[in-house]
Amino acid sequence: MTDTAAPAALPRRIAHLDMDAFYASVELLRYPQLKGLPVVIGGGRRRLDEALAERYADRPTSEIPPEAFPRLKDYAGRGVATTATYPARRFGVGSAMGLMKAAKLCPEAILLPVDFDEVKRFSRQFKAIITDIAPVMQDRGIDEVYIDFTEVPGGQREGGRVLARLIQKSIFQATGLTCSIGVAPNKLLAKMASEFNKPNGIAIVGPQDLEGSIWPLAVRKINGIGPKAEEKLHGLGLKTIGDIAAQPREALVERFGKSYGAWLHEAAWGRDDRPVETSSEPVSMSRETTFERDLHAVRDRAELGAIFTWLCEKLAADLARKGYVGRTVGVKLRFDDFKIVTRDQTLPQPTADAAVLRREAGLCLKRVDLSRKLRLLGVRMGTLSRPGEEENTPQVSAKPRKSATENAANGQAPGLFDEAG
DNA sequence: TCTGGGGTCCTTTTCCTT
DNA sequence: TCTGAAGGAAAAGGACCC
Repeated sequence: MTDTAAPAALPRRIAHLDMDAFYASVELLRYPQLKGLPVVIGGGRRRLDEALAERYADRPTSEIPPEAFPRLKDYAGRGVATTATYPARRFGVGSAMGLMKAAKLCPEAILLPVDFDEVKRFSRQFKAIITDIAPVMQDRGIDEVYIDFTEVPGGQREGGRVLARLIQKSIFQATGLTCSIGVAPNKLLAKMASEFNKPNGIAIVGPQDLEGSIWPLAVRKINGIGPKAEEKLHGLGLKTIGDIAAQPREALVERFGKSYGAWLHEAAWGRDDRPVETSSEPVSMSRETTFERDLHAVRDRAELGAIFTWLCEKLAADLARKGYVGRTVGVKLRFDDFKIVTRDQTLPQPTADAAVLRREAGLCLKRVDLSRKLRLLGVRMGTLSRPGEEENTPQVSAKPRKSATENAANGQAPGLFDEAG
């Protein structure tokens, strides 16, 4: 994709907006009395402890005394922290940290469950405010968007700062939430820029800032360099983005492959011409769950069967609610050693039916060696289309490559995982 | 101290057909 | 009938992101 032929030679102004500590901030709107205290968000989706809600049903949530809230030290389970407030971060608690570990670091921290519906409500609200002002917006998850400022009235003033300020102010007035915005010639740089002045900050980055502001940053700051690539880069002595930029493209291609190597080179030089995509169709939908304890396919058969059916029903309901059918059914398993295995199978006809899903996913499952205990089970549907509108992949003779029964060479009893009966 | 859930995209492997 | 190459699609795995 290249630039749409813009009539004028307006410089491209792309913004990246990131809500500040989104999940925690949403919770603090409801429980302002917790401001300044260490709070960790995570550990399941249920609403706040029923006991607590019941005990204080007679007063507004903002008047529940902080002492009454559940503490991290009392939590037993396998969750991770979605996010932590700054007071909690001072104890070393961070997002994606196991709650058991977090409890060791800060046992007295308040633990709040994620109220996902509430967070989604705020997500829709702030995005609606943005598109009212600047219609070319790309969803980047629950708390992030890209916005194309280029053609928006005022979008060029002060390099985009004026418009960024307007958006920040509008969101804050409507929701009480703050965000950080980076404006740059492309998405790659805008994303990095939005981190420069967190929280509630604005940063404008231009081509002239590459050497001074971007190259000194750690390689990991590039969106697309994760832990694996970072490790490999470090192994080559490349610590900063500037270190990568100093490498000849061919050297990177040789080490990282044609595609990723070339991309690394472009990214380090701040080059990125991806457009801001205002719409997208989902590719797959899935449901998965981690068990409270590891389960064995034979010894915990009934329990697993019930969970499996539940996942299929949830997924079928998700598909129906969003108006999709799919042709590729898949399962995902995580064993107690954390190894992940997936199996999938493409059907001749798309479906969103829970029973069909359950049956086909069951066949996928039979192709897996289930001697180890399981930690997680998931069900997925891919190759999505709208019912009635066939997806446009060529309809080759949709013959299964190998029937599941042929493949069920693990000596599994048929009906393994089936619910009792 | 063990490590969630929901996605996307890419690469490699496997299978099938010609 | 067997063998091998080539190419495409599906399956599997993995990295990455929020």
